[in-house]
Amino acid sequence: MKEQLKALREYLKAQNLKQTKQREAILRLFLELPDYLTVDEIARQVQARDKRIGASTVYRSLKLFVDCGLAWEHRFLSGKTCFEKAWGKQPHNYLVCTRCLKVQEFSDPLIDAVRDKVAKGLGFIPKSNRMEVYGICAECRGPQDEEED
Amino acid sequence: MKEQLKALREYLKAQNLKQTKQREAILRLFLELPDYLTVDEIARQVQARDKRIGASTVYRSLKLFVDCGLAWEHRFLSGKTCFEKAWGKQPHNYLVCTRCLKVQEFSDPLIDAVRDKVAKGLGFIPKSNRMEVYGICAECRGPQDEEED
DNA sequence: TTATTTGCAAAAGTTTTGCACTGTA
DNA sequence: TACAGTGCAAAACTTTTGCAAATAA
Repeated sequence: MKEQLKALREYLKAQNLKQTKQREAILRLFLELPDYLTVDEIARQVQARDKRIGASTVYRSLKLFVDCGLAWEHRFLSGKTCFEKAWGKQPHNYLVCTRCLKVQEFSDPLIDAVRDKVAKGLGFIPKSNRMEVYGICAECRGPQDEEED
Repeated sequence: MKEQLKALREYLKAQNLKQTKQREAILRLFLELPDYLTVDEIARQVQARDKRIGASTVYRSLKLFVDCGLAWEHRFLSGKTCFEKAWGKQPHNYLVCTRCLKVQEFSDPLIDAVRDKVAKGLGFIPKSNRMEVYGICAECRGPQDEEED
């Protein structure tokens, strides 16, 4: 069994919540889908497999996945909430292409160093951090002008 | 005259848009208000000064200010869109307290270095970037446990 | 059995838009 | 005068919620 499914079951048990086939079906599909889909896109996919699962259950389940650390919630350019699989990942750093809206992740150890330095200086206790860089991705930019700025 | 007002007028002229007293009144008030207010908070303040200005004009004007570089739009924890004065500022780095929801800005030259390094490595042309650090601010944390983590 | 979950539809909340009127250039 | 902007209310959207029925423990 997938460890994410196991994690969900453990979380449900610990919180005295119930293990249901909807929650598990939504999780299983969520793990297969690309990241950064919006709730309605995810709901559409869920309902393509099982018409009887309501959209509100998808909303409720995704929020549950966030609570148990299986998903992260984002709001990039579109204004709609979208989700990312979170299992076993720490960095939340994104390059967002303002032309095609594609999101690309990156990580760099310096980021955490900056966070800790700044937080310490201001007496702030950091719990999580994210960085977003907006610009034009390599694909949209095209191969011909790779050296321009 | 404030240079921001001048910038607005230039932008309007360049775009063949019209200079109206509503736009200028909203801008003038926006510049006096604290950052990170939501549209409805800004609209309430505007209407406290002039009941005849409609909320949709406030929405439309704030969007206009974003277009001409006088404001930035954010969506932090609340799900509501809020605005920050942008004139003459470059860094967009925030410490967001998850307890009191206060936002504190910071800047650090290393951030831009990270951005440039990562972007270069991926053929991405960065236009802007932002970093958000979530955690507990010094005030919420209280003076007694300043050394704990 | 009993409390949680679900699905539906209605409600809530934010933001956008249609339209007649107003005001700027 | 011509056309962009405004104010209002309605519409559009996303997300949440109330409730009766279904289901897990």
